[in-house]
Amino acid sequence: MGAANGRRIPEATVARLPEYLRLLTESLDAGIANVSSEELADLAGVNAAKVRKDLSYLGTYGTRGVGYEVEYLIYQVRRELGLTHDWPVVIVGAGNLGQALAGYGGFGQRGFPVAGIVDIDDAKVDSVIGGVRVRRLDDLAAIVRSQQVSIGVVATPAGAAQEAADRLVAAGVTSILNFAPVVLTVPLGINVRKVDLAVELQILSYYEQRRAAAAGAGLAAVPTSSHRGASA
Amino acid sequence: MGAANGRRIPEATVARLPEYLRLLTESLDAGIANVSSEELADLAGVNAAKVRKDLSYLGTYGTRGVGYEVEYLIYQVRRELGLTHDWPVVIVGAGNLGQALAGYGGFGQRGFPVAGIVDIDDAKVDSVIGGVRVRRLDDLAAIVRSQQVSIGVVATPAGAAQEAADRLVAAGVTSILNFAPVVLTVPLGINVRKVDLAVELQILSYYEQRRAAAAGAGLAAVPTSSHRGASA
DNA sequence: CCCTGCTTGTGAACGCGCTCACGAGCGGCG
DNA sequence: CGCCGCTCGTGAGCGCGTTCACAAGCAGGG
Repeated sequence: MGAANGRRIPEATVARLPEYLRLLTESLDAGIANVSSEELADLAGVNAAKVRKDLSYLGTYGTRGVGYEVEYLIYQVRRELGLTHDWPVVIVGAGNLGQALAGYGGFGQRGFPVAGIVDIDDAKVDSVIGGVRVRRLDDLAAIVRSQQVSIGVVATPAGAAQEAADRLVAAGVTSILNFAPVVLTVPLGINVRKVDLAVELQILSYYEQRRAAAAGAGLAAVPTSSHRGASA
Repeated sequence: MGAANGRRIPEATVARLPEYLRLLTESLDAGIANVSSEELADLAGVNAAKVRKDLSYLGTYGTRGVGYEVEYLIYQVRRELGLTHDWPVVIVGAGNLGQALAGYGGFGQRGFPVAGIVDIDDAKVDSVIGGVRVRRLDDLAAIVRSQQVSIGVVATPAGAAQEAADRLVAAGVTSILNFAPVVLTVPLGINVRKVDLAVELQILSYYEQRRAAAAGAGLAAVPTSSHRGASA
């Protein structure tokens, strides 16, 4: 057998699995029953060997000479990612971003229903966003307990983010997705991921700046890495 | 002299520079004139040697025995990231996310004013979000040209993302920030960054799942990596 | 039943980024 | 003016992730 189940999977691979899962689901919907690592690699815009190595961490689910059975592979990826059941999430902060997240149906469809959204501002409480009623910040613990929430989303302004995280942790949440531009301090064992939209723009800005500088110096622009994705 | 200016900077470093910049700006606002690499590292939740190596790519701006002058370092980081001038961005898609991005003031404050937002749905056209009027998709090229936009944001549903990207490229945009769960195909030389909110949740789900599995097997939970950030 | 063609799974090599450790050099004090 | 302490800048070593290349092995046809 190859890499047995239960092994630790490299973080880089974990980050790619959701993408594979999405592509596999699309393929299944399109009536495709089998995919080769090369086909999947083309769809994802990566190397075929990387796809095979990534999938080999899950177990030996391919058939030599044929490829992978889409439906079975979907099941295995979902199982490995822990997506065999839903993970309700609670959102702290009903501002622009919090509202957009709550209203964005994609979360629920992908297995992350919004169990609740809370805000410190009483003026926002009781308004309904995407079918979910905004509740008081003090209700956070009750929501987490009653719906067994383990993932919290921080969508507050920067100044309120640390307290939001503290409250989430106190309520029993063990994973946090942080959208505030702040480095959160959390106890060991709590998993935090940060998404900073402005940072992404600043990274793009760097390469734009670089391109402009190169052009100004009369040099050929360095071709930036660009995905070679599916053309469908 | 150390690493000269104009050198290529590793991508991992580029991704951290915006975070340093944010922390430095906060420090300056707090009246701090000098920081050591260790102080900055603590704030950012990383290793001090990493901070020094990262900053050394910009040039030799520290003073041995003293540290870095905050104001001067801010200037240098901003210059390297191309943030000495604003980068207007255009948003395609005025749905939940597009509205939130347009309404979120943080973009403008950080040097990325919203030059325009367009949508294919005429019902949304002419509504005003965050001080910006929604315009027709066909106006995209005019917006890009008149305001010299080089960065586009794709905030459409998955099905419309590729066409949105094609139109952005055709209009002259050279960098794209993609929020749609799709791998975009773009010509060489166009820089694409992708942010998929559901993917972030799925990554958290993996570690939650793993924790649950370990606990179920009677094993001690593996402590997940957690930032040791500033407590302010 | 054997042979051919195709695709997986994986050892090996490579390259990048992170960490360590220390020499270089500045500022301040006596 | 010389010494001391502190912090930067960076070469060296290490570990992880990516890529390459190929043996293993399945399916299908003759």
